[in-house]
Amino acid sequence: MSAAGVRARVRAEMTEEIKTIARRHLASDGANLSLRAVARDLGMVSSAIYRYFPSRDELLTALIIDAYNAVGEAVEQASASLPREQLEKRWLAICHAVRDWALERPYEYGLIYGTPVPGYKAPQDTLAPATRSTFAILRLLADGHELGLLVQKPPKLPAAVAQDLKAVQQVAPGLPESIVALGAGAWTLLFGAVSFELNGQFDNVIHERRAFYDFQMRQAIRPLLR
Amino acid sequence: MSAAGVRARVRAEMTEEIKTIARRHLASDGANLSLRAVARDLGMVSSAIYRYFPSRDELLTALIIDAYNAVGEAVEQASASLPREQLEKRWLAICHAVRDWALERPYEYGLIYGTPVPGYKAPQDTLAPATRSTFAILRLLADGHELGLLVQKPPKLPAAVAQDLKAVQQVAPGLPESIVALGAGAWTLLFGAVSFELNGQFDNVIHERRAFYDFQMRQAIRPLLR
DNA sequence: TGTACATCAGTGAACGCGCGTTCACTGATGTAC
DNA sequence: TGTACATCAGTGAACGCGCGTTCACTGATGTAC
Repeated sequence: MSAAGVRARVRAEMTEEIKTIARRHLASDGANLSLRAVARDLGMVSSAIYRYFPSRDELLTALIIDAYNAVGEAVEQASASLPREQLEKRWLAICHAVRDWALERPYEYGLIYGTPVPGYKAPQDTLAPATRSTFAILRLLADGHELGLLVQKPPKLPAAVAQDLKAVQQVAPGLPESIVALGAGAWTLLFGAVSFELNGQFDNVIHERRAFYDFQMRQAIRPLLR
Repeated sequence: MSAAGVRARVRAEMTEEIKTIARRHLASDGANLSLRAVARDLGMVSSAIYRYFPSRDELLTALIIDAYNAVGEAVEQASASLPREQLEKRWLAICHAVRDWALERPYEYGLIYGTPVPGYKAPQDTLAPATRSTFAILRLLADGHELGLLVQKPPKLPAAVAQDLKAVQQVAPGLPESIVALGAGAWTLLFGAVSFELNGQFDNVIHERRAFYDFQMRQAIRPLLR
């Protein structure tokens, strides 16, 4: 490897290390991520971070993108780990992939699915990674539709709702709007349940959280299946 | 009114005013509420706030309690505004009460249903107000059960889930655990959908948000009704 | 009704802290000839 | 292969800022006699 190549690799490693430490700090400070604290943990002076990220917001953006990609990949793998026609199992695998990922890194989850960071405006680069997990669910539905596994008489949609959901067909061609609408409900329930659990809404009430979640997710997909 | 009474009233008004300004600040700063900024807006010196709240955390606690009570009251009123036996309408009234309230004060909603404030530990006093809206929904289900309006064959629950939900019967005596479980799903979907909307998850996709929400909430209650 | 005293809201200065970002710099590493 | 120069990671000091909280104080308002 050329000398320049080494330099580039060291630089990439350092960038990763900064992000790793920053992720660790999210846990205690929430989104009030402090550059100086990160630098301290790295044994560097705070201004050194600026060799790698032009500002605190850019570091946050990098963490957000990584988080979306990580959860997106977990979902994609879960969905692909089972035979295409086993819709319910694939759905449950996706659900648990999200939950497991979120429980391991609750603050990274909060960064992307929690209350928006005050004053932080997500730049364009976050948009594509943000859609990965959602697209994986849409693909699941598209598979189900193609294989004739979905509900035959989905509820009629109000015109306004149908109109909005038509745009989704660009992503999943041929998928009826009413299926997309039901899917959106399941999708909302998935993330709503994970957020509730992380935010402590189940404290002192639900103890068997995995079983509870599993049950809710089974119910969530039911209206979609034949 | 006695002189002391006047002093007490003035004090109460001042306390309210501090909270009002603080609420306004939540909108721009999120949970990083700054006492000094609040004092500035009040035209006071920052230390004066300490006449009314012993610390920043206590002020936050007061705001949280108020928020829980406000949304709880909105839900209770919505539920009581319709004949007892009109379950679906009452449910939808509750759903829209929460959403309307949240849209008007997104940051107060975030304070109670969003990512927990880092470093802030909710004291005991918040627990009771936090349950109000949930109890209102449980009461709705209890009404439905009593009037025989609910689904006759609810799904069987895994034992672990049933065990946890038994505790809920102390609040709603006689309500089967399986109904509570389904209700929890509807409840999760309700807040999940509101949170998604507020957090910008529907941006650029769903435009007719009220109609979309209304549709989702109709679907959410369906598995519970006869 | 008048006076002495107690209560209490609000002031202003200070403490000690942490923050993001800039900037001139040092010194090691890589590049061109 | 050796030398002059360019690149670039990291330093250390500084700027200007905001924060929560404490404390001794002033002065107005209320209470007791």
